[in-house]
Amino acid sequence: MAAWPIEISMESFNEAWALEGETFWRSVFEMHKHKMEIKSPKIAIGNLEKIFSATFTLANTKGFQAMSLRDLSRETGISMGGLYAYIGSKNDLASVIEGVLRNTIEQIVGGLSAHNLEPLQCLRAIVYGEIFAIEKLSPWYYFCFMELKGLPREQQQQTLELELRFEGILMDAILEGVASGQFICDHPKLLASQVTAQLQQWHLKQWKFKLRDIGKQEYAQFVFESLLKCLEYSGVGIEGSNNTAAANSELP
Amino acid sequence: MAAWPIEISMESFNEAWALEGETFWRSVFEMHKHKMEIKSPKIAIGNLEKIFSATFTLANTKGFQAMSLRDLSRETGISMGGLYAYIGSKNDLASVIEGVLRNTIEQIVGGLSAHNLEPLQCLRAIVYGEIFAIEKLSPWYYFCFMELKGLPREQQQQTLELELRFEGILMDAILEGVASGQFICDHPKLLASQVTAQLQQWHLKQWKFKLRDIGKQEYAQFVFESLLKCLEYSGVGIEGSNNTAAANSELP
DNA sequence: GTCTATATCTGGATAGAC
DNA sequence: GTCTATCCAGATATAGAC
Repeated sequence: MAAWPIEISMESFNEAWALEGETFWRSVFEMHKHKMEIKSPKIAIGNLEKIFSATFTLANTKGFQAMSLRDLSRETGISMGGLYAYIGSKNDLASVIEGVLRNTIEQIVGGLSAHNLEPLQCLRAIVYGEIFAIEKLSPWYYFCFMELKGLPREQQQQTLELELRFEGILMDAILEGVASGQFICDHPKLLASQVTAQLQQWHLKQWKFKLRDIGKQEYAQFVFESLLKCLEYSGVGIEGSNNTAAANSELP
Repeated sequence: MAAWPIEISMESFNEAWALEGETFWRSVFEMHKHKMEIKSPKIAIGNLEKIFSATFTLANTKGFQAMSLRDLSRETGISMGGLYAYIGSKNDLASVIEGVLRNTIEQIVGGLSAHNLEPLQCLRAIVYGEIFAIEKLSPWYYFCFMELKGLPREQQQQTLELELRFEGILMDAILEGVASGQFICDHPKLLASQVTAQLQQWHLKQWKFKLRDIGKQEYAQFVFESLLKCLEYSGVGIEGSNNTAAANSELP
């Protein structure tokens, strides 16, 4: 995984961060190989993907606690005993999943601050970037949201802190825009949490968006434009020429 | 439970719907007394409250599946055997909770349509009313949101349908306002789902709002004003004299 | 590395005394 | 109506063969 691309669009994001395929699963393997008995990457990576994917299928439909390791064994085609070569325990499996996701998010979010983008571009990058990341890692996000209660206190805490940090970045961009006169906003904290809520919907309410045939592109655009309306952004500001349409122009 | 008050404010809402105290728990008892062995209301109501409340405490911190009936027995002070005089089975308990909540919401939501309010007043009623209801029934909402996966398919379906119906009401009010020229809105469906998301946050993210010391009044107002901004509502429309400030004036 | 077989335990549910 | 004692299915986890 590298860093945020300079030109931010879903395509360039796709190239910059490997959130699927061989590359991604290899990095997952690297992240917690110290916890498993299997040392050969060649064998481990394939089985890891099987185990994680099956866990998502099962846990995201019936719940992690309700899912038994027998279910998981059946779904993956790996025997009960075999599973324990990859995971320390059932609870450990959930912990690892949370760890990998948080680690990944932290890299992405951390990379954002480095860029020192203009407020408007920064907000756009966050919204589109997060929708993109959630889209790719949807089962991971959903799993962690729903199973957070079952994880160790420390991980619960860290998840909350990450969410606060994320909103902090949003808030800073908003405040900077307010300071420079581009935006008007009475409740930056609440507006930031509104955006977080909308982004989280993208994995929490997949059923709804599928039912209504709403794509990620359309949704991200809505969230961003809705945010601009709440910021009473009219397209005039320090950059003068920018307006909503222009801000989206380079996206498909 | 009666109906929506004519003058809609949190206080009048409070009087119109009994969502707490003796009256509320009596109605809960009425709703599923046919499923329990205990016939005397006098004894049953108190124990029901104990059982439900304890379930929320336990399930909302460790998860319903992770909570054992032995935990519940300890927390309520009722023996294992005793519990089974009140609930048919562990799963039944979750089902009953969902049933009671949905029933209650349906009464409240159903009462809304009856009023034939002006779009602006209708939206305001929905936002403030829902925040109020969620505030009072917070553990119920949270429980049903998090444990939905574990419930019978039929109940899952009905929950989704209720959410769609709720958003339908929001959408209709928005569209009516657009038709009459008060509002401008390109994506009524998405805007309605934005409002739903914000309302659900009120129980999903209690930790955040407590941490930031944000009260329900302040939050409801933010959601409503944010909605108006997205509707590009300027206070001029069929009623002429209305503006945002006026629309909120009668609330504390 | 992977499997089968098994030890051990937890938790839902019930029977029957009081 | 409520409790104690008990049954038993099903779950996690491990030992040891291949």
